Amino acid sequence: MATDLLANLNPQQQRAVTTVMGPVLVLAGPGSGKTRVLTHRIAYLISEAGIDPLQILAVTFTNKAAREMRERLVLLLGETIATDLTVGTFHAICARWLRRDIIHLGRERDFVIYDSDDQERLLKRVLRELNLNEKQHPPRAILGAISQAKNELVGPEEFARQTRSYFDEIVARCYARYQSLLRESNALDFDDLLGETVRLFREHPAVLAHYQQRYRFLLVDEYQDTNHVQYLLVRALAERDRNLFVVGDEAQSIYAWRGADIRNILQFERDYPDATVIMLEQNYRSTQAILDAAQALINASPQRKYAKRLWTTNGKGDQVVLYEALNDEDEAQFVVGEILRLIAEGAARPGDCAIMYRTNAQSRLVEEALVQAHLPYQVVGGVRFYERKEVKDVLAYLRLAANPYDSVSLQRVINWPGRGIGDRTVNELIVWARQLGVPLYQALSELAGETADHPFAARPRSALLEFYALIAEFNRLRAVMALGDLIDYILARVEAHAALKREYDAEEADDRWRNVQELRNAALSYANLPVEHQLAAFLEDVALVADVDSLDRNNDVVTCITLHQAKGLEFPYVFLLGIEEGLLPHSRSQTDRDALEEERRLLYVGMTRAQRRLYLCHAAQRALFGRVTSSARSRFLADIPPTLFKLVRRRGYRAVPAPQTPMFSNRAFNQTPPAPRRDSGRSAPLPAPPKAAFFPGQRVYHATFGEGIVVSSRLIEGDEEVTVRFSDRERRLLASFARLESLTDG
DNA sequence: CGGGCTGACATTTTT
DNA sequence: TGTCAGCCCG
Repeated sequence: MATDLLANLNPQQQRAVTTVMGPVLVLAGPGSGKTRVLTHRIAYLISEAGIDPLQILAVTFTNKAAREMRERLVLLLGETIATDLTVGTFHAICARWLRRDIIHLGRERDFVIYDSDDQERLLKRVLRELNLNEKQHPPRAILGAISQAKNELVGPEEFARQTRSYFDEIVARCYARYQSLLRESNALDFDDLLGETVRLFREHPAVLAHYQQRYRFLLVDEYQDTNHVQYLLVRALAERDRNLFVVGDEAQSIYAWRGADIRNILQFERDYPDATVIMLEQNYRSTQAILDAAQALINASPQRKYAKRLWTTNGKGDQVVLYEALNDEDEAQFVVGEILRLIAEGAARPGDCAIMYRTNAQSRLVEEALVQAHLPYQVVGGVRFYERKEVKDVLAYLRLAANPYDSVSLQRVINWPGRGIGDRTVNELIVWARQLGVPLYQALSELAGETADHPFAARPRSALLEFYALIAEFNRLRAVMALGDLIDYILARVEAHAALKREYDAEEADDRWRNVQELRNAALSYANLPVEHQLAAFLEDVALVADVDSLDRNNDVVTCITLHQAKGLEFPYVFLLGIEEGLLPHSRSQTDRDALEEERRLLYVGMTRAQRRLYLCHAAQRALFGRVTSSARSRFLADIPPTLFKLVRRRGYRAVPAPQTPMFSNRAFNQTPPAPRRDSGRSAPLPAPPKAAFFPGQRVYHATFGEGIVVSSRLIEGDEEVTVRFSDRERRLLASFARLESLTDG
């Protein structure tokens, strides 16, 4: 057996597989057989080291990775043993544990899980409640800040204590209300799944001890993409036995913008001084020509701790092609023409080719060219199945059946299909529920009682009561009806099909109804569970392990995909598009050194997807938001020696010079705010002002921004938001926070 | 209350 | 260029 498991593994891989005890850090270059190492190690632990599969926990970053790992393990170990292993994403594993133990945190185990769309809806409600404008306070930015706080395990109270800006102050208020609404809704967002688990472990050592005892061998894939909470989680679990095996590659870290903390991998040796560190440098995927170019790119990065020297026995191979296109259309034409040629020569099939780009918007021209050429293709990404509006609407009814306190779902379908409950009535309901201090569903229940003390006119009231009866009915039926029957019943009861036909033209209504039917079909696989568990199991899978739209590699079609999504994949022929300033690096990343380096790694990830031949393309002109703009080739191309390229260009190509002032400079993001200028001595800061202390035209002083003139002022949530024109620009400030001083007499 | 129109606005994405 | 939110009118 041992020979089987270790056969065809190189010495480093063997060492990674057979180092059973203690912390192990594997730095795995692209194409170095990382997944192989993970699966063979698990097999080795069980069949050679005699470890009980129940004691092994393997964490992956995506469901797809988890599924693939499990499939390979079934092949290696057989179905029976593989079933005993715990393989999953951080989120799925935490959700499972919380279902069991969240009661210790004083919460219910039948919580729902809010996805980002749910989060956004909830936050918009918060903004409205706090009388904040969505335009001025973008929900996604606020959610980003909340998510960041949660990743650092900073709760609403602590956050409020640490605010340093107007924006922070706004976030603090939103965060507090957002969190209490989550709780009221018996809901957890994705970040809470991780954060609450860490909290559970911290506050209940006995619970932690239980999981430490249960899982004595931990494996974590894509360790460079873990965030701080995930780091804490892993550290807590591994604390007792220290059998922690992590695999990652700093050079492929491309999710820092989402909270991934590259320090987790860089500091592994500090956290575990006795760690075995193994580098996997032999590449089994690409030609040496491709590796040389990729290496040159990544070696030019100033931020490298574990510099790897990738090598391969695959041979030199074709030179990397650098195509300089006249414009984006020419670029798409070239790529498609090249694919056609490769196919005609018998060198490739459509499925061997992948077209990769930085932004989804770039896929359009490529798709048009592929259609014209009659080449079959698939675009990875776009709106996923369970995120489609019609699917989420039906799901909202199911979630309400499981948990009527889910206020996001309630608000979502309170007027879908239309039943005469307009925005006005919904807002009244929200305000009233808040006055009562109860969830929306309970407010409806109060309304159904004898209370005369409510703000609703007769017609909206009866519409609300009807809706309440509907949800109460679904809630009763949940426990006695099989899932499929329940869905059918709900669809019929709310006349969903008719609603879709009313709202969309025939073709689109058909499409959407088909999606609803597909959801209905998905319920079939839960039919073998006990009736009372079917709904909960279904909702859990939908929230966490839904992956219906995933890439299908069995189709022989060209794959169009973003660079981010391409991680972990490989194709014989890879075309990278738009290697230009503004696109790669993206314009949003050009002001920040770390973001810029992440863009470099993104390109590195793309390049290392190629097995046989790599094409890098950039265009001199590109349509951007409907406007033709010229673009300069990416600065990253200058880091690859020109001798490694085979240059191809269309006649008439003229290079666009790089921008005169580099868009990135060390100084650009290091500006200090203007020093306060004062002409007279100033009095002690004023305490938080009473209502409307500021008025337009008033001269004020701020400690950081100096003197300014009040443009406008309005009251929000017991505070005053003052817009002040300072010397550089207008700023919105909160009176209680900003400590504005009045310089106007009187 | 609901349907249709106009104007601002633009990464990357998993769970 | 395309989407989404807000506004106006029936």
